Amino acid sequence: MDDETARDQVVTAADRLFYAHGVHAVGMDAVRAEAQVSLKRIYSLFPSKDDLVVAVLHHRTEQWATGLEAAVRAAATPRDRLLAVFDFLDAWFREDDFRGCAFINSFGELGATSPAVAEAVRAQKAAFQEYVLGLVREEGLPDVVAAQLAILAEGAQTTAAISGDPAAAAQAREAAAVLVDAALARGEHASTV
Amino acid sequence: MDDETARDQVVTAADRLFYAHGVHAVGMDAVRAEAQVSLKRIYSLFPSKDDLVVAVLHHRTEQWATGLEAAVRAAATPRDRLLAVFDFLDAWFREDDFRGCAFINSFGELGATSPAVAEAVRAQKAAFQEYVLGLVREEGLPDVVAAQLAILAEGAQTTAAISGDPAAAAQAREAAAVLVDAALARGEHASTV
DNA sequence: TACAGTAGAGAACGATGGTTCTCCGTGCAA
DNA sequence: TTGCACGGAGAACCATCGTTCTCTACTGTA
Repeated sequence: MDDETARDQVVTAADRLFYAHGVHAVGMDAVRAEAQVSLKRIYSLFPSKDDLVVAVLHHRTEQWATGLEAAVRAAATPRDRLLAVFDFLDAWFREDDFRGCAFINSFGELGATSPAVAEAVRAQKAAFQEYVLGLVREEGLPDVVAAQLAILAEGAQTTAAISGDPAAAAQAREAAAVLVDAALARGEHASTV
Repeated sequence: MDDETARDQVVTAADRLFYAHGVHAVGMDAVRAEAQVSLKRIYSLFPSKDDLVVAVLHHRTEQWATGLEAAVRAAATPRDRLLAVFDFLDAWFREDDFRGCAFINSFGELGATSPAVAEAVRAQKAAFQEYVLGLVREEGLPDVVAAQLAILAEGAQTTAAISGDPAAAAQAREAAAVLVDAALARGEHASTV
């Protein structure tokens, strides 16, 4: 097995375990067992557990971006593309192993003690906001709407995680629709005056 | 020192330490040092660290409710009372030691391993939603608005915590105002038709 | 003064976990 | 075949931490 596939197996296994049980609750030996890669090899690929956590977060960042972009691309109009973000959340919340946002969870667990983890989480959230901002601008809406939609998305994630009820996605979607339409109405009003 | 004040000192000290550094990062010995209460005493008051964590969360729940209710009471109109929730968040986010919502952080850290902690967090969030629901009904708005406002509040908390920027409160407040006004307009429209 | 009971300081204990090390088997080169 | 570099399995090491225990000091009482 070459380094690349070993690395992949370790990251995938660690992701699964960390997400399901939390980082502290999972020992490196459990990662070794799940990944079927020796501890020696793991430590040759990742200098420390902290580095592995960061690698897992980067991996999740890519996965998330890929899935989100696919969901958005499937929508027809700019307005639907904005709301597709929340449909994407809805589908995610309904998955059996949904346990909230891995980034928010990791931040709560390690943000105070690991600057590298805190930075990885910050980067992911910033990237998401940037992505939403792009969608908002396509719609010709003011930038502030992007921040509002991002806040709705974050709130839906924590609410769904803690309450265990996926309904938060639909509620956030409805709120997003109201915000978007209100901004559209204001824009049209402004342009017609 | 009687049991009650000892208990208070321990909970207050543990709250400060857990919030600042996370639960795992703080040993019971650090709690003992900060609270100036012997380990023996601590363990006679709380059977385990987990029980202490739950006690801290309950303490925070009361503190939060008290502060929020005071902020809401200071507002004049029902609409202002709804928005006062976000002004309360704004003031909180600007505090020097703000490190996000302790409940969300604790859930991320321990929710997967400690049912008692998960339940305490769930209870706090449910109580908050219930409180917002009361304010929304005072305004004569449909219940769904309460869920939307609660999601905005949660999103503002995680966004402010991760980005480190208190602006999320003002952005959420603006979104809340739009949602409330839209609901009011729909209501008036419905009653005038 | 002698004593019983309590509480505190801090050592001790047992478990766990991150990280490193040792030992062994394997495959490859000459 | 011999020697060697490599990788794996898992023990070992060291630190930390939750929890308990021991020993000592002190308080109030007869």
